[in-house]
Amino acid sequence: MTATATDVTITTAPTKGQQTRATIIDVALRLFRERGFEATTMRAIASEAGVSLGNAYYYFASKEHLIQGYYERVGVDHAAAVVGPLATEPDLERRILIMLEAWLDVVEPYRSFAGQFFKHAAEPTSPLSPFSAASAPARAASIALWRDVVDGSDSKIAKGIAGELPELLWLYFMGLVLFWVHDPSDGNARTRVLAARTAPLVVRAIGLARVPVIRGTIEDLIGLIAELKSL
Amino acid sequence: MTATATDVTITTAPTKGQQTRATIIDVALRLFRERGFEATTMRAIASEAGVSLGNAYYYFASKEHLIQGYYERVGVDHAAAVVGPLATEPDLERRILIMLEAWLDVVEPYRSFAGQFFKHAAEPTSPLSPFSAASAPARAASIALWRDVVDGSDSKIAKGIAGELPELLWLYFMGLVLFWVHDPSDGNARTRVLAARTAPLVVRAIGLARVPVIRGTIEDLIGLIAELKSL
DNA sequence: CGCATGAGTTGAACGTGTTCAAGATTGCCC
DNA sequence: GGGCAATCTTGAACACGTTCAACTCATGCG
Repeated sequence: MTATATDVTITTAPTKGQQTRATIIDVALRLFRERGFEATTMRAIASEAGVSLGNAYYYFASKEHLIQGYYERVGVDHAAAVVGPLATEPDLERRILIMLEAWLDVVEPYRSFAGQFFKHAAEPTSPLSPFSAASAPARAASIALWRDVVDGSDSKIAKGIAGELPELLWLYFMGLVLFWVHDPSDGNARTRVLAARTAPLVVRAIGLARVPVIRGTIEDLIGLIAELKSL
Repeated sequence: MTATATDVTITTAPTKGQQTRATIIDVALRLFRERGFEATTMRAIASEAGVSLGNAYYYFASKEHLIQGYYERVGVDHAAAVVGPLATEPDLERRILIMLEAWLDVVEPYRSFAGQFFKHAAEPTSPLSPFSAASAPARAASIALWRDVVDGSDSKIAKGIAGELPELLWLYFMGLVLFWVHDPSDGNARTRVLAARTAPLVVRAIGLARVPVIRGTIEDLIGLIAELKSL
């Protein structure tokens, strides 16, 4: 099998190892969705992937590390789902809602097992924590998305908070994720209500940042966050 | 096979079983502190407590359930540490700080392993979650403490939020706990800074609840929380 | 071709949390 | 005291995540 002129291979041809790795992660994500995270054993993954148990550990240091594949997939899908709608929407509140609802849509198929592995992400020392060094690239990508939400809107942002706003919105987003994980309602109804109702409040709070009294409080908050980071 | 794990009989003399249960939990909490949660095996706990492995499972359905003993102890110690100082302090901001700092003091010896078992508390389906039904008594006790903080202060609270304020303060407290778990600084320095700096902001926000514009936003938030609860 | 190097692969073995059928002990009523 | 049921206790066994020494295979070099 030689490469023809029409082949478009951006990267080098996948080695045997890379194929094995891809097979393992595909099987793992499928089984996680079908049976849940805890109920899926490493032996089952290896068996369905047609490799030995030890071989799975050659590619993934632990069962948790298989979740990184899920992160990457969700991050890519979320960015892709959001780029079109954001391009034509100038209203800040609706831009925020686009971000949140697109994420909920992307994440829906995995909802049943997300709660099961969330415990691993919640552990401070885990590389799966959204605040960990290992998550820095994914976190930066998400914050960049939020920066785009702010920059592409027609709202006037008070100078004092413009720099930190994307990161604050990402924190707000993390809060929504935290709520989502605990939300047992059908189709994430409660989380969607929370998003729909808090988005205008967030926009109103951003506007209030120009009122002197409140502006002082908000700048205190931002200063506090900066101080905590440096400690 | 009757589950006696949640029995709390203070009045009657301790039976043999209750003594065994107390021994197991004492040993467990000591080993958790000395070695950490993950590094402490059920076999080690049983061995040090002088019982068989199966016997430990007769009293505690799982390793996680041993953490309930930690919850109870922290809750009792916190309430005890706070009753004296609160009795003579009318200022709301200082009353809040008394609550937060007393908790950090109580919790300090267990800090090294708190991060290790936090993952279990973060799991939505876990009885160790602060929002779970199993945690309802401890949660109610903590909220009652916060109600006392409000009622015993000389601040005037806007009628619209007076009823919900203790619960909102408890949520604020949970946020601080979340931060604390991720705080690697010596002596929880960062968390203490967060407490000292946010307490006045909280008090100021409570005061702002009387200003019409803001009052509307805050009442929207409270209404949202009520709506989410009913969904 | 011979062979050395490293990537890929294997399955047995370890320690863990948890379960369970069986045995031992206790408390109580006659 | 004698029986009996509830309570308490035991240790072997199970399935799991993880480790590891040994093995196979592909690739490049002389």
